[in-house]
Amino acid sequence: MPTIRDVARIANVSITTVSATLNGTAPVSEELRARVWAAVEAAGYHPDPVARNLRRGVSDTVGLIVPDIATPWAAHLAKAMQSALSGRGYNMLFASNEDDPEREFREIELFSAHRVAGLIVAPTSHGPDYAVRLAAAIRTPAVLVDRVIPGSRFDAVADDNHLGAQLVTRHLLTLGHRDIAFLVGRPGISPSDERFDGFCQTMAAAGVSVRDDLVRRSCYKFDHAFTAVQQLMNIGAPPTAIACINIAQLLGTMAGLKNIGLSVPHDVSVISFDGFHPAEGWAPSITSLHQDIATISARASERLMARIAGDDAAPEVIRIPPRLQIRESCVAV
Amino acid sequence: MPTIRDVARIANVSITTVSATLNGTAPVSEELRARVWAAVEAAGYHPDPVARNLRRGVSDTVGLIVPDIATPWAAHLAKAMQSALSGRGYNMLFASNEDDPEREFREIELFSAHRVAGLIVAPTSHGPDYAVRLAAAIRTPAVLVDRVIPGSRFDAVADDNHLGAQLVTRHLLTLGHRDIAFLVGRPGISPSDERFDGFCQTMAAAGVSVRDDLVRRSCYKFDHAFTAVQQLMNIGAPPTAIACINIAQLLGTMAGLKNIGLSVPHDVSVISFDGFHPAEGWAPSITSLHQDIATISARASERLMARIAGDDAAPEVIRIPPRLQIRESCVAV
DNA sequence: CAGCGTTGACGAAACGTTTTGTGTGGGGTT
DNA sequence: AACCCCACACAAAACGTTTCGTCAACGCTG
Repeated sequence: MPTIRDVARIANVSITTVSATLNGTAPVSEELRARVWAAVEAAGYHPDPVARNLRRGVSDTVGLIVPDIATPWAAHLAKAMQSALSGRGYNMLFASNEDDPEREFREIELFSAHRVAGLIVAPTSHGPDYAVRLAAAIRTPAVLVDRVIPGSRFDAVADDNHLGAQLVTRHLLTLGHRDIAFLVGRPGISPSDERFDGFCQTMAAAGVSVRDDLVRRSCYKFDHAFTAVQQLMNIGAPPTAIACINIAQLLGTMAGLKNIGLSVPHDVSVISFDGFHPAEGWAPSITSLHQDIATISARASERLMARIAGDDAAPEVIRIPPRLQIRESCVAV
Repeated sequence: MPTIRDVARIANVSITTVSATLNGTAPVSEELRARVWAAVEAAGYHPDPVARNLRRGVSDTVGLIVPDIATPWAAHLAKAMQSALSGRGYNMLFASNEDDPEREFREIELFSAHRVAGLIVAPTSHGPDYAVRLAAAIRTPAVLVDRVIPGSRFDAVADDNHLGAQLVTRHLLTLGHRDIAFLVGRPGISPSDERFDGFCQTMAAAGVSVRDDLVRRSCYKFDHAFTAVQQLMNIGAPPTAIACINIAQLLGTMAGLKNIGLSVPHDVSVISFDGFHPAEGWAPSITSLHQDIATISARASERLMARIAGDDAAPEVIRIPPRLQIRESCVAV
């Protein structure tokens, strides 16, 4: 591998001049610039990123931390983020925190040691002092995605969950549903809270009361939903529709209903806030919100680049509107 | 951030001694070793990976290149690989080559410039001179996954597609199917070829002839399968079962059948070689092979670590047996 | 006791960049 | 004419490690 020294020797200039030419950090005369570029071509020189990173004190990589890279949501985010970042000359390291704050902090630490230029984090947000600990742990520019932490010093890009909840709830109301089961996630996780709040507000605005016996809280895994729906459908006045806020819930819900021989949408309607679910070829395809991951990635990487470039404006929460995709799983009562 | 210099000052030893203590590269007396460790604790010192990488000429990261990180297969692979590697102190960079060899070569180049310790590649394998180009492009230890390149100088870890094809074919034969449609992928892609070969052999061994009019080649995307199955079901003697070798095909197949009002498995059975598909809660759940991604990752990372450590044994092709998971989508004729 | 390998420690060089500080000449302003 | 400033180029320092070469002290062998 040729080094900058080789280029300097070929062009018969100093190392400094080569560096200045390549980075445009100092004026270089037209003649020398041409000589340098010719020498770069001749030598087939590419700057060594490792050496550059050491000297600059910051690397050309960005860290992405999500709860679980194997979920469709995270995989799509990773892909979109990757292409947004590689266009700007950045690489991407990633890690799954498995919804464990301690792991998350370790990963932030690890990435920081590697001098990442910035971080994209879908924060676990568990526990009371989480926000402060996170703010302390992150010493690089960072942007939060999906989950919003109130009062955080970081930019955040997330779904417009309030709008999403309106779309979902109105759709169900229009179809005549009044007895709607809602599977709420872990308390304190912003998408879950926001979606449930939006649901309640939209119901209230329509003059329909939310049946508290149809709300299941802290129900965010497959198994939770699997058992919850079977209980729900066995009470005196079962729901006519079930709303799921994430994909695990949705899968659990469908499996649970199937397990007691109920069919969707014939026996009960199902709607999902999470757009990633089995495709249209199956029965039934699921009416759900489509989350605009491409836009989320674009805005998040854009904010991160700005922060890396030194932008010190007040932190911003950017909301990306979801779209309701009406499929087969919801019918009129 | 404390540097090794600070530690040396605190312990009142030389930098060399600190480095030797930490890396165990040279004998250090018991007394100094203790002083050094105490100083490391006191300073809260962590070696700077960037500086280390520069000096060592190799970084502590491994690159993963897959066709598309957003597919469930790749996402699961990434996750499993990630945890296998982080346990050994390696980070992971990844990239999607979008099935474009030129992109793949660029990504290999990019990772090499970053001095990755090794590469895990699911090669695109397009074109006649691909194998030679790949061998020339990769200058670090590398392990291929999923796809095998004959005569390659790299280790490869892949499904035992021959066994998989046997399991699938025998299952269909046992159920009485004789007119089996087979959606073959791009020619030259080893999993596709191997699965189809295995199918033909198993059919031949059972004395059943493969109906050539039910074989669709170069059919590897959603749209291909979507139109192909609709044609297949409209010929004089339509198939009683359809075998799909990847997830895109499966989704296209299901959507195509639904589009012409056919139901699975009532009108036709469907079986998949790709274990990642919509979950059990939908109708119908799909009888498919389960690919043991955890084992693939474990073996691949193990081979890569060995190669990085200097193992220069002859390249090895490791086959991981899949399991047939019988669900609802295949019934007796 | 001379010779010699082994152990333990260290100063300095090296990795390949970027940046700092220094110097030189030329053009414009007092 | 003295002054200053700017454009341009360079040598050397720096980034934080690992490793090379040197050396002193020690114990062993013949």
